[in-house]
Amino acid sequence: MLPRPTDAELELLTILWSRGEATVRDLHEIVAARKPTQYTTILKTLQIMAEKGLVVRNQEQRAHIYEAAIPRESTQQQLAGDLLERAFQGSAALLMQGALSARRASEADLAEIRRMLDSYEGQNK
Amino acid sequence: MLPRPTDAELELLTILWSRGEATVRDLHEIVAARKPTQYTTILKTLQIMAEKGLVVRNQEQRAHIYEAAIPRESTQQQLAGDLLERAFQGSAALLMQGALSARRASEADLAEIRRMLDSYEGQNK
DNA sequence: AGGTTACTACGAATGTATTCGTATATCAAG
DNA sequence: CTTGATATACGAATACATTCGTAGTAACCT
Repeated sequence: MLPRPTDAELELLTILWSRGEATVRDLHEIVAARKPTQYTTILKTLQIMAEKGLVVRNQEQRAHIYEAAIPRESTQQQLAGDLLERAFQGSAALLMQGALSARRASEADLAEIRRMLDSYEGQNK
Repeated sequence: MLPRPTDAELELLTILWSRGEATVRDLHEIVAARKPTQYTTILKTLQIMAEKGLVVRNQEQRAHIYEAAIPRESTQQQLAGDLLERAFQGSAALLMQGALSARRASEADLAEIRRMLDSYEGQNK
């Protein structure tokens, strides 16, 4: 299994998941808009991520093109599952409680969660 | 705000939350039962945690007594909130989906989550 | 008292994440 | 062909987490 992505890695993966492919420059522009960051920092991080297998890169062009190597959902599963075990004794209910107390959820969010529970339950009956 | 506890720190905090106070020896016995770990590793980690304010220690006895400095719930809130933002675009529904796909939830768990949603919704109506 | 055991303190090694500077290569424009 | 802009590669500094060994000290036992 791949290692848990670090904070910096997750930030880049998030951009790649929403954008699809991107060059170092693309990513740097987005990240630098949020916080001061050197171009080569992004480059180096991507190179490390490529070594780890977190991204794949296409070197055909001079400006290499990067893409997430793993789908967003499986990383989310990994991170949620990991936190579930490490901090919530495996209880999804406690995790939910932590999330809801950290950030107010809208009515729409809550309805969405209920729908998800319904379909999850339906699946395994 | 306190820094996010690291993996090793969270492991010790979890024991402290469930046990209340504990000495280094107590903690070492519990941790060493799971994985080979030197006594001084636990000691050092606790000293660092005390510096950070994650635990408080009572030095009256020769064997210092440690206690979590922060309640379990607020740490859970911090961790869940942090992950929510970094990996789930703030969507509690997506986080729930990640958790449920990572680890099968029992009927009881699901019912518990529903109860929690009910009471959460009730509160803010 | 002397020896063994059980503490804490602390330096240091190791590993990894993160950041950035410099070197080098490629391309395009004049 | 030279210059400037734009790439990647890579070493290295910094920071932090984690682990452990060694030293010193207090308590206990005979």
